[in-house]
Amino acid sequence: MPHCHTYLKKLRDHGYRITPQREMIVKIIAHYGRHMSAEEVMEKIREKTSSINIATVYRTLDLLVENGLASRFDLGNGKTAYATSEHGPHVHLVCKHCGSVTEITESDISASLDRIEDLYDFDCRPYHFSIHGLCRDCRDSKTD
Amino acid sequence: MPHCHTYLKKLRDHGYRITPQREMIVKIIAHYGRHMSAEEVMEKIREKTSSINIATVYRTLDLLVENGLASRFDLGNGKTAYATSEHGPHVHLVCKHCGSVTEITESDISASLDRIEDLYDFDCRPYHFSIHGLCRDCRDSKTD
DNA sequence: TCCTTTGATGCGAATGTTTGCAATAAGGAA
DNA sequence: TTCCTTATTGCAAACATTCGCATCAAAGGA
Repeated sequence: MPHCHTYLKKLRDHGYRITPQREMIVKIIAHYGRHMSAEEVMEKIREKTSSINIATVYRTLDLLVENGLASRFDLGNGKTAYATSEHGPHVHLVCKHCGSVTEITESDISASLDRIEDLYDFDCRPYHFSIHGLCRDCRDSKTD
Repeated sequence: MPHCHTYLKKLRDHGYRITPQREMIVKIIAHYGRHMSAEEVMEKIREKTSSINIATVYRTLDLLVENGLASRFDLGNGKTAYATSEHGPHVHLVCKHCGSVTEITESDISASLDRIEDLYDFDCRPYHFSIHGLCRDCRDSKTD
């Protein structure tokens, strides 16, 4: 399902240059399937070549996010994950206790987002954000 | 409206010790009215005394958040803000372009949160999260 | 009051991420 | 193809935040 060339074409169409580094980064996250940290992306690339720098990885991932081609979300504890946005915008439920991540489906939140867009004139699509809380298991095992 | 003593009492009731540092931090953010960064909290305290360390500020703010007495939210660009949760949980709309922050009211999102709690058995209250997007002004002035 | 326990602090180092800047190279023009 | 412009890269430093650990002090008991 990955569409590396579609992503690269979109970048080119937006006037960005296609560099070997950008190609590698796009290929890695498009094929990986799950969300990845910038560090993980760099390690995957380092398995093949050393001509990649962590700053470039961060800059490219940010570029993809800004152009709607990937989503970024906060895993808590100062860590950030990225994934291509093949399946459209989404919301992650991040458990504060065990760190588990559950993705919710669009329809569960879209009514509220429609409302926000109407009331506040704020454009929040494509959206990708995290709600931090407690999953069932951690809530049940808590004793305070 | 600040309730420093209420906050401090709650911490004590939870078994935490009340130190001069914690008292100062609670007093500052309770009186400040708006959200603040950890660095800002420390500067305010440093105006009076030097016996405060940034790690302590972070730890105390985290403690308040974990106990539902304050909320933390991501301003984008790797910065985090804190505020006492006098007015209950809330959601911030953060403009990716100009950085403006708008707080939305509970009712605009609560139906969706109810739904999430039912469907995913995930406890997301008291909630405090940010939705990043574009405010009207920045959307209008964008030319891409 | 003084003592004891153990949670909190300060420090410095580590981590994750961003930024400034000089060097490099992508893509268009000639 | 070669050249030129300027976006992109790599590097190192800066920044925001977290962590480990030795020291300190809050709170309760004697």
